[in-house]
Amino acid sequence: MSQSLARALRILVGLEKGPRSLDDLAGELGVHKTTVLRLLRTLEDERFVYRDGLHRFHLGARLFALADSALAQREIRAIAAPRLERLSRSTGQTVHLGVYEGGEVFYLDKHDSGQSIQMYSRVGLRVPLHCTALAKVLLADLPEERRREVARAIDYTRFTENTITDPASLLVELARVARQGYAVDDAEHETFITCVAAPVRDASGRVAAAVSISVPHVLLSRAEVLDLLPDLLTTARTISADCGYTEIEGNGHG
Amino acid sequence: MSQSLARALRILVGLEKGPRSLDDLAGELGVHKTTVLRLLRTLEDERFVYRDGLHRFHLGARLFALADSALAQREIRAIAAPRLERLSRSTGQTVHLGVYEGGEVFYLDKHDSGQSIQMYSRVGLRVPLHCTALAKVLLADLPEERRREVARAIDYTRFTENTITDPASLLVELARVARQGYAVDDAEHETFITCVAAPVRDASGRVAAAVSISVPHVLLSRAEVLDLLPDLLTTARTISADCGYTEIEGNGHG
DNA sequence: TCCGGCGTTGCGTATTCTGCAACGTCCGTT
DNA sequence: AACGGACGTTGCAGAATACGCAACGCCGGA
Repeated sequence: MSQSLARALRILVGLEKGPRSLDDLAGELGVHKTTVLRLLRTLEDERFVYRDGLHRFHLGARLFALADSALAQREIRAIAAPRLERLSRSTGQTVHLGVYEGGEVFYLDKHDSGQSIQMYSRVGLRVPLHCTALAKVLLADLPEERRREVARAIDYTRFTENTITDPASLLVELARVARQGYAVDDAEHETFITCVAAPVRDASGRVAAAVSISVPHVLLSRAEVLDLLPDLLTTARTISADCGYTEIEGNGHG
Repeated sequence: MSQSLARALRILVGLEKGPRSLDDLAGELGVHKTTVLRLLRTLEDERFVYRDGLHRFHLGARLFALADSALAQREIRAIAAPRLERLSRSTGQTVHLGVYEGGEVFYLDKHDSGQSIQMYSRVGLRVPLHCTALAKVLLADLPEERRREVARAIDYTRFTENTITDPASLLVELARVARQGYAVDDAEHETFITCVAAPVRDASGRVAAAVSISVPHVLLSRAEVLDLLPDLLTTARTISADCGYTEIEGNGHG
């Protein structure tokens, strides 16, 4: 809606991949150098970007401060962090914290396994809604109407043989997830990874976040990953309790 | 230079302190609601902000991704991280990594002490140039001319009795820091905190970053903090070596 | 010394942004 | 149940603002 702002934001997003020259950026955006320069200078004034020794633009220091504030404002991250760390250590696997927001699910935190194999994932990264355990758990708690809306709007890209590729199947799966209280991603996104996820509920009883464990097949079989479920569920329940959730009252959302 | 962009950036900076309503933001910026709304919508499209349940605007998920990239692009942070963690553990104190950039010094990393006392500092936060050990180390390595420029431009706010409040004194202090290879902040910023800092050099021999230890008086006396210097200097030298710095060639910058 | 690449500047045009005023909606109140 | 207020939202017309052009200047390589 605001052209110049939209362009500036695209500049920032572009710089995510690495530093750029003025001409590079102008080329990528398809706008005149002059325009890009003016935007960059404004961004520079507020330290959203900086230019190095000579004429390469980088993401600037203000982003650190903003992201830090943003994370600090997500209380649930702080509440969950020690529990997630512990879960990651005890299982030796990668643990994610995810939240749903405005039709999207993204990682709010990540705790690496000690393993040499690293997950390709980053805090802030969006995750597909139709083929991840994290998203299933989060979508499963939406009010029915919204759940349908979201399911209808998804881009059902097929990533693997197991990927769910239509709204009807997804809704069935979500119902099951809601019923059983956890979700599985059985190589639905990456052929070589299994995930399990469980909901974190807040005082209102709604699902406020989800915790997942992601395991490459080379480390554990599907069955072995399912063996991690008790640990996962315990962790998720503990965090829920920390958030003020009480099991007794917390039902009736099915 | 670009009005709408500048306003949008100020919105983001404003949201740093916490979520706001549309009217709040319009009031703070002194602009019409309509204008703010249009900017917010553009920001929302790119997920730089999001609105919660009803009508409060928060910093959005994209910032996480950007900050994460920005940090990842600062190689020195990754290189230094394990050493800093170790230093923090072995001393039991708070350790910071700082860099100089475009006339400013800010924290690139922070490793908390296990202590119950927490430092008020955050990654991305700017630090005063005239009364911190970190800044002294970084400024001390600037080319003489630029050092003078920077010293002239500083706002010499007096924070404590010990604060240096004029360019001449600062330049003398910087010369000493350059000579001795470390800097001390003897309650110059906060009356109850002592800091020591040491330079990290890269392959070019220039100071690329600085490492500091900050200690509240209730934990250690000034003399005891100085006892931490060997540890600090060793850590800084190790990181320098990791950055490709070799002591033999690395001189002639005094 | 010349050439090419790249960042930078001044300027006229018109596109884009702005603020006003009015509307709709959601809440809490009477 | 009707009213009032707070707040977000929309359409619009004027004008400030952002845009792209063209030319300049700087630096590095040939």
